[in-house]
Amino acid sequence: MKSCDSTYNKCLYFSSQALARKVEKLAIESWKPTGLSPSHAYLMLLVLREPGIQPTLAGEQLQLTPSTITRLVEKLEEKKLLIRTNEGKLTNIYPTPKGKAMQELLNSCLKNFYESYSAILGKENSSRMVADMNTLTDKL
Amino acid sequence: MKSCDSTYNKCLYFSSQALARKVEKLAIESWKPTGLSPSHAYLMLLVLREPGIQPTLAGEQLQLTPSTITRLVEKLEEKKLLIRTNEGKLTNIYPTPKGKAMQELLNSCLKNFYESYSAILGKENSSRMVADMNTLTDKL
DNA sequence: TCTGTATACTTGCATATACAAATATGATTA
DNA sequence: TAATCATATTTGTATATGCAAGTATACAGA
Repeated sequence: MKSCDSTYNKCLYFSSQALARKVEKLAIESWKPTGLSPSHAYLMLLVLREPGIQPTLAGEQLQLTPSTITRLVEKLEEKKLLIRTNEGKLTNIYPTPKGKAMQELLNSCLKNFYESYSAILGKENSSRMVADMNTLTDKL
Repeated sequence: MKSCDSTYNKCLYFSSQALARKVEKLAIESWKPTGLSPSHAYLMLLVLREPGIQPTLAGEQLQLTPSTITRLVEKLEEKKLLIRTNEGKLTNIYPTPKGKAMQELLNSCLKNFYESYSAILGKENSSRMVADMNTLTDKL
């Protein structure tokens, strides 16, 4: 069903939830080759770009709470893609060799994801929408 | 942190997830007077407007899967706000008297929610964004 | 130095949601 | 009519996520 058939789509709640779910589905497809969910994949990309990054900082980058980061890292540690080190109250997250070896695959999935939605929406359209959504998010 | 500080906010995945989470928070606040989560509240509103609606149809309206509707209805039945009747393979969902008595409160929360975000974003701005997001969702 | 406060992270718990499988019913066709 | 297929719903299970509380560490002031 097109959302324009719904009575509730006039509402920001529905529009944003529905869009997020659709986008998530597309993202899940795009990252399937890595065996990781989108969140896990983005965290991997972040840690590869900033090895040693701390959970709180990673949470800010990814706009997730520290506790969610902990859970994501736990799973990626189980998969031997990341390791945590502790110094005092600080934790650093590093990629393992296995994690590093994944970098290219992750990048190509990111590229595919970007291309699959910008093919549907148009590159201009989609980047404008992304910018607008960020503005909205910041204001709220 | 403003999302414009993040490297990943260029990506539709983050933008849409982050926006949805922010909007959800606002919605949770708005519906607090009812003691219901936003999804439950919207389902109540739908059933009040279309008494006897079937789960699948409700799912289409609310853009949720049938199984999610089942779970939502279960909780609303526990609270004695809805009841289900079964005829053959079909299920109909009706508001109870207690549910009907809630209608005004629900509507006023809906109004408050709408006003709280359109106060922040501007009425034009927000309705344009909602329309754009719906278009995006339909295309994906 | 000790004490109180602030920070960083983790854990326990709760929630919303989906998918896939199970169940029950209905419809169609051989 | 019996068998097959389709539809509507529910249930089992898994996931992502957050909040609040707990824990461990650091820091600052008396």
